[in-house]
Amino acid sequence: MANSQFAMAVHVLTMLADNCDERVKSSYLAKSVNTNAVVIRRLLSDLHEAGLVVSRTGYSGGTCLTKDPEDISLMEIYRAVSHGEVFSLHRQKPDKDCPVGKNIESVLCNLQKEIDKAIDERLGNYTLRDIISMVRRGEEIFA
Amino acid sequence: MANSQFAMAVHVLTMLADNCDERVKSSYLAKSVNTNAVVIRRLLSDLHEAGLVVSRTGYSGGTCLTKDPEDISLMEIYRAVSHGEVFSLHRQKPDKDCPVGKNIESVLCNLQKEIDKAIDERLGNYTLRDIISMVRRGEEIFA
DNA sequence: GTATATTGTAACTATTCTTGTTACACTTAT
DNA sequence: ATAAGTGTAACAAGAATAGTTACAATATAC
Repeated sequence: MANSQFAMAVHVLTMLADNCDERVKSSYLAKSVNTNAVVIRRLLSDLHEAGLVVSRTGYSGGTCLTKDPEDISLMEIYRAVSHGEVFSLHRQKPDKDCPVGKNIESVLCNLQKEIDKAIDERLGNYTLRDIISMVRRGEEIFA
Repeated sequence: MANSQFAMAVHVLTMLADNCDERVKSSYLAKSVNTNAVVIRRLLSDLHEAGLVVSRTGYSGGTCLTKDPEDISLMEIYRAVSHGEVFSLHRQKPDKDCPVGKNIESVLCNLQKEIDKAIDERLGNYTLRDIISMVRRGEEIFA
């Protein structure tokens, strides 16, 4: 199943940025993302580990950002929620008796790192503030 | 489950490049990749659609490359086997009554395209010939 | 201090994607 | 005719993601 955590994370963080002055409830976020509140809380748990949000339990609890939207890059968000890489290495180990099989994994592993770096660089060009601008611009266009 | 088709494709194409003068059998490739021959034939089917290989059925059948390894870029290989993108969009459509939910998808979609472009560019820097060199270099080092 | 609203998290189910396997029609050389 | 291949369909197995239910812990309101 395709992993949509990054998409949900950007969505959620944009919502939080739009409500910087209050604590936002998971049920409210869940409604906008169109999923279950527990799914949102799990996501917020990862974002909290990455230091991007802070939550409070209890009556009038909820979540807010820990820093300004212009100080949160998409790379941070991506790293906070992405476990896997762009492509996976072999599921079964290749045959070590084959000259290619013996070395292909380390070559692919280096390639993986190189691509991850390219993604990081590209995502590092944007902040949450940029996303907010784009979302707002979209609103004007389609309103 | 993580998608390892790109890894297998690079592996298989490297093997074919290493045996340019003969038709290689799927069972031989399967042994090196450590999987079932049908899995390999399915993969070869995608690579054939992309114009990278050609196969022959029957007695002494098998597969070979359609062009020189230096003319096959990793980007072509990636495109031949990767259906999905780096990250997925929302599984369920966001709430259109929410200003963020209404526009976030198109913003993320553009971002997706931008990242895909970054990956293409980076993979475009390498050809199958480079992979062969790296695999051979690895052999010398670890032999 | 009791009731209420909220998070945090565990446990289980459902869904979807990838891989592995079996089976068999079709093709080509000997 | 036989043997050795590919191509592909159909199904089973395995693994990852998301959805759901349940409930303990916590914080406010009254």
